[in-house]
Amino acid sequence: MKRTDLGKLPCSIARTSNLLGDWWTPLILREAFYGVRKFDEFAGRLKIGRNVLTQRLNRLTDENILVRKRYQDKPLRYEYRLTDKGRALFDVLAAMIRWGDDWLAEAAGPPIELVDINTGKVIRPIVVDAKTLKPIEPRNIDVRKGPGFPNNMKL
Amino acid sequence: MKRTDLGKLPCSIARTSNLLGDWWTPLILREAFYGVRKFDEFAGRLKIGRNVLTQRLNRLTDENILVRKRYQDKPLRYEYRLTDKGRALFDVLAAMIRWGDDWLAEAAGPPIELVDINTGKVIRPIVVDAKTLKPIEPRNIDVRKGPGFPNNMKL
DNA sequence: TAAGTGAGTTGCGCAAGTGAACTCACTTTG
DNA sequence: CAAAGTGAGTTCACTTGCGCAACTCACTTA
Repeated sequence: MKRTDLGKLPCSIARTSNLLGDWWTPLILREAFYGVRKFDEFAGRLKIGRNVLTQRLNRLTDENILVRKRYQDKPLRYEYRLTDKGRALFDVLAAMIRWGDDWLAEAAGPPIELVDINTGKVIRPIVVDAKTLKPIEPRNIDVRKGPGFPNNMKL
Repeated sequence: MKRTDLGKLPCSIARTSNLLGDWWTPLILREAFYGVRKFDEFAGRLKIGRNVLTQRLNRLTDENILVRKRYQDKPLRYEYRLTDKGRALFDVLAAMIRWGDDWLAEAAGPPIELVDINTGKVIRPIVVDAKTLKPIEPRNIDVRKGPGFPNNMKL
């Protein structure tokens, strides 16, 4: 069915949702962060339709989230690697992990833990203000038009 | 069309994506954070199909993200308010805002700014480790099974 | 009685997702 | 050299979601 193009709205939530706002894309990105690179690896681990996977990988490549790289010549074979833009999406996945751990995990605890390779310690993501390093209380927040807001539009 | 139920996977990204992973839900939540409560307010601001809006609001209510509250008796009228569980989703939206600002905003800058009501200062979200308060570098991260991971499943 | 209001519901046409089978271009095996 | 195997898609039938507009319901207002 048709889908409204959210990418054009002057809102970063809409623009990001235009990209991530579907069932599979966050999970494809999760697999990419896990180190998965090849088409059949994605397909096998995700139990996703191959046509859907193809469509999503193409979309992520077009948006420069993943880059399609040849890793073998005979026969020609490609793999999908995260770009810097793609790697930065880890923060969104981390926020999803944190919220899911807090609100959807069963009594046993989180299903998965993030671990720092160097220190061996469990990492718990938290969203804070970059300046004060304090959690952001939505009740204390207002929104206003930023420099990139079109002059002829309403909030 | 049919959709794979991601809510059952032992992964917080999948569980959270099961809820947020569609076109409209993040935007509905955005409006809720903006203070929108009534059905027609959501509908008017979002240009969303009324059937889709109904379905999403019901889903969010079922999941205790929003609570449907009577605010008038004659005639009977309801509004949708964020719960604590719903308010906590602000962190995911904040991470989306930050990523969108960094990677999708045009040269003019972010379309929207978050502002602290009390100090009047612009807030820039960032995702850090709760203990070290340092940004999380995905290259330094590994994943392992957490306490809530089922014994009979693979990562 | 007619019009207005908020909150949905219905119906239609189109398009996306699921699951399985298929195709392509190659390599490997006997 | 034919058959089988492999990675990476493509195709297809079926099911169901979405955009859009019109409609319904329960009430109030003039």
